[in-house]
Amino acid sequence: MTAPLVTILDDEPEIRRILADALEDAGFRTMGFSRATEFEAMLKTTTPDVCLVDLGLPDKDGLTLVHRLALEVGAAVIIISGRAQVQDRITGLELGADDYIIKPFDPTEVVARVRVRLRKDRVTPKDSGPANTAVFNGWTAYFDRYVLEDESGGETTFSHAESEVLRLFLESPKRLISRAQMQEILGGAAGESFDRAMDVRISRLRTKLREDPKNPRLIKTIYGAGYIFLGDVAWR
Amino acid sequence: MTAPLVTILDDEPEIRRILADALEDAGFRTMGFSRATEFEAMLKTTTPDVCLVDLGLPDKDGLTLVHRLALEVGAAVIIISGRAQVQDRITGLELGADDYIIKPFDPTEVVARVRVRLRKDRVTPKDSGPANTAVFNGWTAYFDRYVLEDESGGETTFSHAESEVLRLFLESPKRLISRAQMQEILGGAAGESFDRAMDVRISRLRTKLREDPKNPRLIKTIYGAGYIFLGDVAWR
DNA sequence: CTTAATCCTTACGAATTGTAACAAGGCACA
DNA sequence: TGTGCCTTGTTACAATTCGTAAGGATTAAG
Repeated sequence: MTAPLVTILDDEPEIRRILADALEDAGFRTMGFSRATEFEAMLKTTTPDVCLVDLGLPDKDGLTLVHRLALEVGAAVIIISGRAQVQDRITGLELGADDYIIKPFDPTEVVARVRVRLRKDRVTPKDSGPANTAVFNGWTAYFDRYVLEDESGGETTFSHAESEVLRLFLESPKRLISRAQMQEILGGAAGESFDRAMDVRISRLRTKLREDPKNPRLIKTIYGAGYIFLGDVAWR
Repeated sequence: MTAPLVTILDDEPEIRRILADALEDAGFRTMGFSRATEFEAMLKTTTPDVCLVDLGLPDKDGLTLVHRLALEVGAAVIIISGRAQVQDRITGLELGADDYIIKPFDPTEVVARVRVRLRKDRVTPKDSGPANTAVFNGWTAYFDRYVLEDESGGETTFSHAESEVLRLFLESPKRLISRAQMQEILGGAAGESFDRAMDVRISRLRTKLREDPKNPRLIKTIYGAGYIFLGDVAWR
């Protein structure tokens, strides 16, 4: 994999040099530009990973450029500016910048902030294996241990059959799941009085989640349609 | 969908207050903590979206906590610290923080930077679909939960059939809805004594809305034409 | 005022779903 | 191998949802 590309857009050559040196020492590829037009020409053929943008450009309004970058190009944008007013920073950030660094800056810090932007983009894909723990509404489900923990730390175990249903729910919360979908995913052809097993699984799961039968809050039945799992789920 | 949750971990109550005020004005939910241990207890049951962390804590090393947060919990971390040395900032960022703000800070800028973190993270999830909650004349209808709440917070559930009718009304209030339209949208060919089902649905809905049969205020019958739903609706 | 059309409401029943109880199978352990 | 515990499906019956039918109430027309 090639090194990430960082572009530097600033009209002062001295600043470009300082930044380029620091970034290249850190292992990045860099490209420098003194004018917005040159920079935009490059965008047609290349996609940078992080863009450092100075706002005080001679030929174009920097903020419009930032807006375009954030919206159309997928790149992370870091503004480096001499304008230190709070209001400048806020509008910069609101227009799509991911960070705002004030001149004079320390090159090492810029490098660190560039790294952060690259890191965040890479975190999203689930690199660290499949998530096995889900947290929702005070409960924690550890699928690798078949353990369900309530908010005060009390533990119960759940069976494999129960885990299948629970996982299905936790993987698509707040969406209707039809009976057919369940049968399909959880195995077993739909039909006969065979699908009553589904009901029983859900019933048992509800008891473990201490649902009020009259007023279930997490697993809701939609008569004639299926089930909905409400609850704010976060996988870990 | 609920507002994003921002946690504030700082031992100075004054700072917690300032941040909480600014963030809540901006529409976020907040939770404040003065000690790392309390904070970690919360993590077992809840998953915040953004965590503001002060490094100078009495009971625990802040940096280790930041590391844990970034790695294990998926939350974005913003360090707010009085230590302004470049080296401090760099290690903070390298350990997993997404931003580093130096005290004294401007609350508005903090809010802006929190927003940036949410923007970047929230691109992926496919959570909040179409608007699912409607407020009207003291009532709140949560369509994702099939719950109807009165002005004093009392809850009733409504069935799927009822939700179809209610949604139809709420989507075009103060306009005449003919029976034919209803049949069409709610399924079922018009004809026979089949359309009496419609009446019953509406009747049951009226009871749930505590309409006075002699003097209905929300669902009005236009003899020979259809129904009109009066009421000021706001969707969320 | 009378009459017919339209609408509301209650009661009942079919379809769907919930859950307790029982039974079959699996696994650990003596 | 036998015993006991746990898991899981099945069955039976209770509860819920929702359409239909029936009778009463309301409305519009003459």
